[in-house]
Amino acid sequence: MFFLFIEFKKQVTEALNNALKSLGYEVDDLGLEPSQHADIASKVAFRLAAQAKCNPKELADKIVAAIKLPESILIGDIKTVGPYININAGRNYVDNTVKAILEEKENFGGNFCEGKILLEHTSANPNGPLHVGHIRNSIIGDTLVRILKKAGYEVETQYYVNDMGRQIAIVSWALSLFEFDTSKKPDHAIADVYIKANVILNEEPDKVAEIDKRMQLVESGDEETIQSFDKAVEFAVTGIKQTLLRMNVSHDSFPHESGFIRNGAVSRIVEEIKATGRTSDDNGALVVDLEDYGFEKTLVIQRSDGTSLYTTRDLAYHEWKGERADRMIDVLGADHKLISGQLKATLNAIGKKEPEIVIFEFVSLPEGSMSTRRGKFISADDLLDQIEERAYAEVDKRRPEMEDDFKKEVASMVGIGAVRYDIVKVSPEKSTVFDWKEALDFEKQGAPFIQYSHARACNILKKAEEEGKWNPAEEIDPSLLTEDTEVDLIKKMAAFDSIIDVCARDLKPHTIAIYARELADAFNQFYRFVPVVSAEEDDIRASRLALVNCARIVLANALDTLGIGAPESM
RNA sequence: GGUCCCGUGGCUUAGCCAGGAUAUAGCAUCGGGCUUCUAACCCGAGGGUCAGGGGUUCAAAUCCCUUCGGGAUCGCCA
Repeated sequence: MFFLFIEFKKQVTEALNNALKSLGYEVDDLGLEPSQHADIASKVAFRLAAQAKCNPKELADKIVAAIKLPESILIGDIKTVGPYININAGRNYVDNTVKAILEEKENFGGNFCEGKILLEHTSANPNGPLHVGHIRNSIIGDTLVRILKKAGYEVETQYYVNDMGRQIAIVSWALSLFEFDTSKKPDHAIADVYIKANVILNEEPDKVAEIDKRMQLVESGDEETIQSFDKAVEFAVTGIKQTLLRMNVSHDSFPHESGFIRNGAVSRIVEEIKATGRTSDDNGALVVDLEDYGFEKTLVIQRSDGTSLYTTRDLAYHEWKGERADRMIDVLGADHKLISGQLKATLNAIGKKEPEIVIFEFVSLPEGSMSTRRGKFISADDLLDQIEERAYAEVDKRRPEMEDDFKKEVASMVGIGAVRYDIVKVSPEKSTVFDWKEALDFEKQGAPFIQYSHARACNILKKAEEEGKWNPAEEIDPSLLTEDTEVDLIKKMAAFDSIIDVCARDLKPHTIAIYARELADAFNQFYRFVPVVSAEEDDIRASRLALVNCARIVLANALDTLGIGAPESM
């Protein structure tokens, strides 16, 4: 196993630390970071200037003079520019990268972590189809899953199905009032009746008692009510799963909230919380005092009518998850900030493992926030239909001679890739406003750009193979790859491991999106300036073909990590 | 009113947690490039008081305080 950039950085750290030690200095932070001026740069001279009682520039020179490089190392040259110490990777690094990619193929750049992670994402209420806000959760979550798996973790994904909340009670009630349109996709048909029911509840508030009654019945185990809830949930979840699958998102399991009531886990955890002495009675409701965790207000864990709340069931769910994995990660919308903090505090108070929470900010519409209840939303299906239609027209325009199946397949990859990329490339803490024009515009450097680069690499290899110029099994000499664009491309590919590492550590999936674009950019530069198939000398052509193959592998890896299809032709 | 997140060229956006070298890309605009491995591409140009103000520091887009603007949230919804 090779970890190119990570290993390079390790060697730089060692060399610098040894030099500093020999000069009698000690520092805990070398200020190392990738830089536009070098493969890695150190700002350590700034940090030590005061201690060393000399100016940073002189100190940098002194440090570099004291560096002793062992042989067969990845470091090429070390130079100072003013107070900066710039370190470039050497030929070994470049050559080893090419060899490592050819050897490891789709496993390149991963498997340096271990342990089991249980990651929960999407978990939208089954009262309608996923909308363009929900899929931000799905795409961030699924990309994180792919990153963590790539990093080496065993990851189990769950969609937590709310099958007993107030919304579901309303859906089950709605199904008894209105006809269910079986000609529609089931999640959309559920939304139809749910919206109608909400109109009635708004106009006739006394009907709310019927909803309350259903909730009490379902919690007390009334078979008929349970079945009506299950039916409603089943319809919605079936449709939601189809949408997720269409976006290359899948879950390992769909645990239901009701399971934690029925197996007694909710009552057990309520007793555990009571045992901490933090609970009290507040007008008949059971509340928990979390003031010492920084929460001014108490947390309600049981209604005055004795029924449980989302929070209570969620506590039981997390207790169960905690027993099955080393780490838990929840991807949640910004509306869950407060409640997830309270959840963590409560789990901590009863000595249970806490989840790591990834929060993303809301997607709204130009006219305001989305609401399934009010029918104000743009469904993911609608977005995907429209973007695939656009993508089809685009493929048809560019490749009119191809079969319809080809056009459909490419349109699907390009359309879904564009949606996933546009969503994942923005950091989760930015709130966004959905814009049709922008969402359907893939004439920009997004997923299609990266996919196109991959298809280009495939095409070069195909052409060379057809002309009998390429033999993948042939030994090649990476040291012949000396053009600037070749070295840049190789160094960019070498960074893949550290990008996965950083993404997995920070749980920030947008970093890999940006990396993939830069990688495609580096490949396009190489493509533009360096001939491959038409290279004159056999050994150079062979090395370049191997490089194209490397680029194909790493581009496909990066796209796969983003959950985006990698077409061989488009 | 309290708390949290965001505010970077006309638009979208990276960098902010771990402060340092001319602030990153894309879209749009303008100019150039297909008889050459797919031009869903490449090259070049213009465009920025990093929301405003104060502070810390040798050094602030980055840290602290404050104002403004946008979003979220403030118990028996989820």
